[in-house]
Amino acid sequence: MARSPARGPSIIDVARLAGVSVPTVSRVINGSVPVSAERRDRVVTAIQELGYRPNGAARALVTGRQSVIAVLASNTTRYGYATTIQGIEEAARLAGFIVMITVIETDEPEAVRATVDLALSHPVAGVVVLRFDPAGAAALRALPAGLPVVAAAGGKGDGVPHAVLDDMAGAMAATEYLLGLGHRTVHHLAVPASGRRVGRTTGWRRALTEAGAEVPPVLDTGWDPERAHRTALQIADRADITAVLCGNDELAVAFMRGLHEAGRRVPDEISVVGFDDHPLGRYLTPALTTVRQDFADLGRRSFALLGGLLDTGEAEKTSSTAPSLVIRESSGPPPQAH
Amino acid sequence: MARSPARGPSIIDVARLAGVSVPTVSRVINGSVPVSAERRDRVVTAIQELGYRPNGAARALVTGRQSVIAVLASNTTRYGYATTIQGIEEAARLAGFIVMITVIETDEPEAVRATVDLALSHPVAGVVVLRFDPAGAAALRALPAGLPVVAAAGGKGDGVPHAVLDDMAGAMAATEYLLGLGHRTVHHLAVPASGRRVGRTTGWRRALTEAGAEVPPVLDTGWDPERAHRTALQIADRADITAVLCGNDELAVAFMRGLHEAGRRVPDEISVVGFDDHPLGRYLTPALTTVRQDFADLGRRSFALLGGLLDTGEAEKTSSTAPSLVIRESSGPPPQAH
DNA sequence: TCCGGCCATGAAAACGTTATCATTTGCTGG
DNA sequence: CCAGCAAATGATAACGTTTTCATGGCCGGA
Repeated sequence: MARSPARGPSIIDVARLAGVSVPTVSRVINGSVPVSAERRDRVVTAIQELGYRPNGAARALVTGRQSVIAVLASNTTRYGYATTIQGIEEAARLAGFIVMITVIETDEPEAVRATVDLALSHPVAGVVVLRFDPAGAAALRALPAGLPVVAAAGGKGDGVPHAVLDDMAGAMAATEYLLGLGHRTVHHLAVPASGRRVGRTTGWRRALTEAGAEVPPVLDTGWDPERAHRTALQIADRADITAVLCGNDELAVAFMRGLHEAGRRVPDEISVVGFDDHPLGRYLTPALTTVRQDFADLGRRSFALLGGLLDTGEAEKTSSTAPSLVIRESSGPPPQAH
Repeated sequence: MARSPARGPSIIDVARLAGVSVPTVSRVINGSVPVSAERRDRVVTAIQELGYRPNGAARALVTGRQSVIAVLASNTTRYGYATTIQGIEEAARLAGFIVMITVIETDEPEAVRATVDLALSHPVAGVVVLRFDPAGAAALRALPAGLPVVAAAGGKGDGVPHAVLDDMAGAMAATEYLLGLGHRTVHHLAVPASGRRVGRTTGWRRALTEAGAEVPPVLDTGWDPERAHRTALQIADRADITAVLCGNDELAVAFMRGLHEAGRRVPDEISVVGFDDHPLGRYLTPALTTVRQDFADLGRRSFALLGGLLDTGEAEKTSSTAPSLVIRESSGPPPQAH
């Protein structure tokens, strides 16, 4: 983990070439204090001639200011994750910060700690952790106290400021919508729990309970679309399953494919609703009914929370936007609706 | 872009608390030189008690070693991009490096330069540029000389080591496959050019030429699936179009949807082939025939190139893996095949 | 018993920058 | 014409590490 010490030109070289003192070069670079036009020109010329670039380490050392923030996530390719990260990066860049990404591959405490240590071996102003899953929760626990930390999609139990996505409300809306269509109950294909509860699963359960509908066991839990596909094949012959709420759109797509292979038609025989509003969902056939979540906004809000923490030492505890149901073609009334 | 100067404990505090000299603390931390067990214990205790964490800036300053690499990309959410980045991150992390992500939102030179400058205002060991598109090419041009740089998916013209994906070969294979099925020619929905040529488009054209088939004009060029969708609606009534090679899978999905809305059946009336092997492609109906590309491997190879550059000062100029055609359901013989 | 050499340790220098403070210069106002 | 002040500049001191380099103690061999 090293770079050979082929150091580039330093501010001293620039000062010498321009025939000025070192602090003057610094002042030209930072524009903090006025410098006579003549000297400034000489300095600028020298900088360009030497291809000089200030050493960020030295600068950070003396100012004590950090301008990189670490993002901890268990995955960077899944739609929700990638979009949240893009939102964080965008907000951070606009504020003059740089984003460092570290993937937490597992929730095994020792491995998590090692990875977190690697990430924190670099000077960071603060940390944003994507708390969508157990690995995110583990990362949160492994972070040392005293570091500014916020969670994207966290909960009150984490003890850090968190920006949330009210996926419980989204799941309730989707479930209520399906019940309203005439389905006796709604089944659920879950996404792994990030703590003791998953908002989506909780919302689904609550909507069923409030409507007095039966709460069937969760069909399966996992991130892998292939499992959703297999699950669909397994439950295809169960006529009592007429509506399924999937933990995310990727799972919904694979689930629908399994149903298709088993000869079950969507939405005529069974309704499928996804979660997240994956950009491809609207182009599927049937187009996917889903719960839209604004992950990019979640990312931006997470960073805003961290920014507040850095500036004022405190941050509003939470901030939230409501997901919205997007009704497309994969959902409809149950087959034997009278 | 600041962090309030609430500095934490320094190595001096640790040394004082442990009753040893500063270098001894350093030696305990780095394990470079043996330290007596008794002192080591005292130091370790003091570190834990104070919650001491070495200042990376000071460390980087004195050693001159950098362990962060910058990744420049125009997007972090598109499948190919996100997966490549994940590959880079994985390889970097295993080698003890951290990756910093900066999004280059445009290919407008001035904006690119400003963003690159922001990224390089932090000490980096090297840079990996995702050169999938014009913005990537612009970033490559904006980078100062003398910095270790490699391109993922670059070309010889960039003047830097590059790991490639032989998408030209992939496009040729796909085109030849469609011609072999009996299609008189193959149409093409392109992805934006990253330089003067796009491998995919070039391969498509070459395969047609070599087979003596007519080379029709490119249907459209862009990243936006919605445009692909509209294009499909526009060309739906053209019976001469029986096979379309799309620049990526996202475009292929939207294109197929447009065909579906226009009443054209895939693959019976028209064949559609994508590019990249998006994980959802196999679950679509019809399942998408596509050209598989290993982006994660591309990312890992890119980092390996950079690692070589950092270690030895030189890197092999290129490295490549061949894409493979994955035949699924969205392609077949043309309708009026005799 | 004495001496050469090794081992653990500490003192001090160095890394490249910004911040603080003192100095010089030039100008204004009485 | 001089006191006084502001503006521009430079000298010097941090910042928190690691890396020499020097020192002192201890051990083994003669």
